[in-house]
Amino acid sequence: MPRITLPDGSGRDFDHPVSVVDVAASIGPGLAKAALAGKVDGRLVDLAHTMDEDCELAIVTERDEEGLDVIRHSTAHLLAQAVKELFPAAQVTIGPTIDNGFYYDFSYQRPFTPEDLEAIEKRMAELASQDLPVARSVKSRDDAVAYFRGIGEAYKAEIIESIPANEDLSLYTQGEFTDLCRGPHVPSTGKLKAFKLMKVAGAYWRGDSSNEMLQRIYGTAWRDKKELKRYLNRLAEAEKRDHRKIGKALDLFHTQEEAPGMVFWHDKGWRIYLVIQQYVRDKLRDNGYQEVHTPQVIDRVLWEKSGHWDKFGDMIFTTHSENRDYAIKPMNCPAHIQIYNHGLRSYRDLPLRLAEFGSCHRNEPSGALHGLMRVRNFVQDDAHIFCTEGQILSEVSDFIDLLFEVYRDFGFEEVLVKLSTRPEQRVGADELWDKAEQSLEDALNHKRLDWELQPGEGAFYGPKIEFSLRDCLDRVWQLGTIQLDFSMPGRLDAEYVAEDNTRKTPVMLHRAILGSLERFIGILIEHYAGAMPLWLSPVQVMVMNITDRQAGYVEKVARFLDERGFRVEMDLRNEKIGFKIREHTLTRVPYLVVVGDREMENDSVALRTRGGEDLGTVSLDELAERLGREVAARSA
RNA sequence: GCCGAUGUAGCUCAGUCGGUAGAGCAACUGAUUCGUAAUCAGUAGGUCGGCGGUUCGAUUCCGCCCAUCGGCUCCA
Repeated sequence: MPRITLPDGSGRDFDHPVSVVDVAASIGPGLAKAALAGKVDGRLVDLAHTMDEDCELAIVTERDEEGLDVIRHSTAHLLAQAVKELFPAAQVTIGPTIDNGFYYDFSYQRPFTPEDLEAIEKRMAELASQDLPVARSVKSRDDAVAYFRGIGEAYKAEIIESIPANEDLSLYTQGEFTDLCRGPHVPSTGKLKAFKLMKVAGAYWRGDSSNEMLQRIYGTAWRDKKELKRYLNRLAEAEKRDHRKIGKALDLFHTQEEAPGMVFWHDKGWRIYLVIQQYVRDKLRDNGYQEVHTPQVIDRVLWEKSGHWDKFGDMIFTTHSENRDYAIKPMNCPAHIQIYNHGLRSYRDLPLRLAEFGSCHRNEPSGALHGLMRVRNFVQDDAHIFCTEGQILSEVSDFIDLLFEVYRDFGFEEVLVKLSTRPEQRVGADELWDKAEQSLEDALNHKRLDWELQPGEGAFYGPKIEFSLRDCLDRVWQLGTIQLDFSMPGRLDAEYVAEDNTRKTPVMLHRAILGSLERFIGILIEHYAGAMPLWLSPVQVMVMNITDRQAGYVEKVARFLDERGFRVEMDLRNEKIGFKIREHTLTRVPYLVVVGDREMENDSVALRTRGGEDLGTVSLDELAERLGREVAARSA
């Protein structure tokens, strides 16, 4: 007879098999009502699950993260049920939970329209209010295949067929609708109280672009209406931070039809760009890198040798002249090897670190382009380190230190680290891959970092560590990377004279901290909602007069700041001071300096921040000192 | 590249069930010289994304193309 141990360590004995909901009821009627699922010995189960042996049980309610996940999963089923009722010809496929919600993929003769979504959502609400019980049943695999074939669900049948024949499968039924699912699910549809369908999109069956395209409906689901509203507000807030919107409003850059995926940087955006570039340039020099610069257009033969032509040929822009084919360079590494090869290298020269703000072009698929985040022309803070195998650990470790230092300077503390290992399509012997992957893993562990493994996600020439940040839209952007490459130096004939006077092939580390500067600036814009920290602001100070009388003094103040290296502008327009303050507040100028007769008389300024804070009257020296301190601290 | 949506003045957007378009802000001109988030008045501004078709007539309907947006695939 089962003894059920609860999370607080207390035990309850039963003289008969009990269900999860029975146990919940034995604890209290409130808990029985709130219960969504159970967790038996760590495994999520339905409320109706019966236990006939001793076990540990936790009652899962909506307060638990798992409870929310169950709600979302069940809402996906509710969506499928509504779709099948309204569009009986639609076939169901899969409907997993995702961050903040769920989606469900359908096969249907035509795309769903926004009007369809409204109707579906309305039907979902009706089904939820009917509080239909959700019942679990079990079938053998073959019976399940036959069942789904019988009701015309070819995709479901195909999914089940890929499951081993000896396994039993669980089915969930609510009303007329039955779906294959591992579960668990909420006991009845009435538990689903706060959801909204967000958008329709195409998605390939089984994620393969050679397969049929399905109709994917995205939805969000929460514990209650209040949470849902909070989420929708967050989305609206995030939309305001969109770097494309802010880039336009603050006159930072633009894009246009004639150059898809390429950026026209305006004065103010380019100032940010240059500040960042100079910052990185100084960092690299301090850390033993040489800065180099290599051609944009290089004979395709070099790319064939490096292996890029084979793998990425269709994404490389080309041009030709006098019967020769050239590639517009899609990356810098083969060019850096040419510099490495120019002269005989000794082991004493290693590690050799070559850095370049190399402008690269890649013909990304049109559908992938996205503002500054995904472009066809970008500049990386790229560098290649040529070293011996023995130097890998220290080089990778030093790089990780540098990377974290840089991210902190830009105001990012949370960094996600991933190790990506050998992909299917690759160059180089497996022994090299073994060694390369081990080296990177050793370095990560040496730095005591939490990291995640991404099998098969490495570059074609070597494994890589990726460093990512999470932005305000909850998207994860990969920025930094360090990639170990035992192959390309050999392919492009790089070598050095070792201590024993033999010729050896160096190891190459590809590395970038910010990745694409374009994308990084896009991330910064969203992270700061356009209000860049002082050290990055294109205009740091705006000096404005109250009336024409102070025009000369404004020029004096501006010159004073300009001579001290601050980016300062003047607003001498014949406008009211409130109007000027409004405009420059909206364009996120960090410091607004107002001068009237009072300030002019005693060589001071009235200081105000873009946040609306009045810092009172300060002298010019105090102002310069304050700005200087803030720039040096790189504070946000 | 694939699926869907969108493309109107510098910007944000309205509009035309087929009869060559309108607002606010910005710009320009004039007045106003003002103390911390919008002073007032006037003027000017558009091959309605591109090309083709239907039509007496197309920004509007149809087709193709381009770009953008949301996803999918991809991302050295």
